[in-house]
Amino acid sequence: MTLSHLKKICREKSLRMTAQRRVIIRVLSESHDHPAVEEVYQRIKNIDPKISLATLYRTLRLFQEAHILKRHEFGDGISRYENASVKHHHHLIDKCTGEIIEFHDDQLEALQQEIAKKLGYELVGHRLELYGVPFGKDKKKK
Amino acid sequence: MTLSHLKKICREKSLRMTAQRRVIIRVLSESHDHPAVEEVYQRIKNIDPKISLATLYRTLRLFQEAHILKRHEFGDGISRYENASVKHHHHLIDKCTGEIIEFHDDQLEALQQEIAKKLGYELVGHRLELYGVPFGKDKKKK
DNA sequence: TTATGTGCAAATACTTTGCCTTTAC
DNA sequence: GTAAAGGCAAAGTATTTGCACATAA
Repeated sequence: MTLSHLKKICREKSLRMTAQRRVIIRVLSESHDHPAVEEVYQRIKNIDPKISLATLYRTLRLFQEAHILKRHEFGDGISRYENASVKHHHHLIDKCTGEIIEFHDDQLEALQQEIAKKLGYELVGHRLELYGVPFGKDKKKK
Repeated sequence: MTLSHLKKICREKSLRMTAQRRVIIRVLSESHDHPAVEEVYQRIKNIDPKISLATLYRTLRLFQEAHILKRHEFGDGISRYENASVKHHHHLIDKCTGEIIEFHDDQLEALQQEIAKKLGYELVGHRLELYGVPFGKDKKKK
């Protein structure tokens, strides 16, 4: 998820390299967290306050369709975005702080494949989220 | 998820047993699929056409808070509801037909516990969805 | 030049809320 | 009788869209 990704997408789909798209890709590439639309919007406005929310939505959708951006929805119902070029992983959400921890586990991936196969399906996607509390803290949710 | 669940909740939280709540719990208990709000609404209206959508939403929320109903969001962005009293399981969504297959796997559950523990967390919840296509069919999503 | 992209405001889809009326207990 | 629950319509959210203007190629 860099400027060159954008150039590639524009070439492939004959889209235009606009100032707005450049700003948005820059903000996303510098975001190593999982920002919600509103957060991305704020970061964008710091660079160019004239970009509209509609353009942001259109661009986020564009990037999702180009598979350079992933959308998540963790429990709270709001969409969060993440650079899709990072290695495949899942998320553990800390119910105390809201912190999002990324993890990957080969055994888990293999097991999922196996389960799907057993059910007669070929896996084309999957989503896993764990919700936890740090050891020793109250185990009540929220 | 039966009438007696409702009675129990009402006793515990000093809520009232209304005709609307009885109809809603009846519909939900007879629904062994994963209906969206709109679908539940239609089923309810077949029994009592005067129940309002607002009441349905309020009641669904009530039941979720009482942990007798679970809300899911599978990829398509719409909320679907499921009786929470059935045995713990996950879902495999058939991308060709939209069909939802339920499954459970002890090894998977154990592995998730283990992963959380390794990260320093006690697991308080988790969500897993697999998206697949039947063997031999086109593997393109949607 | 001209089709594509943008900004704005309005529209949409889903869900919640305010307020007045009805009802369970 | 009284507080909780319901119905209705209005208000919220989050996101998309129509349209006139701006702009990249």
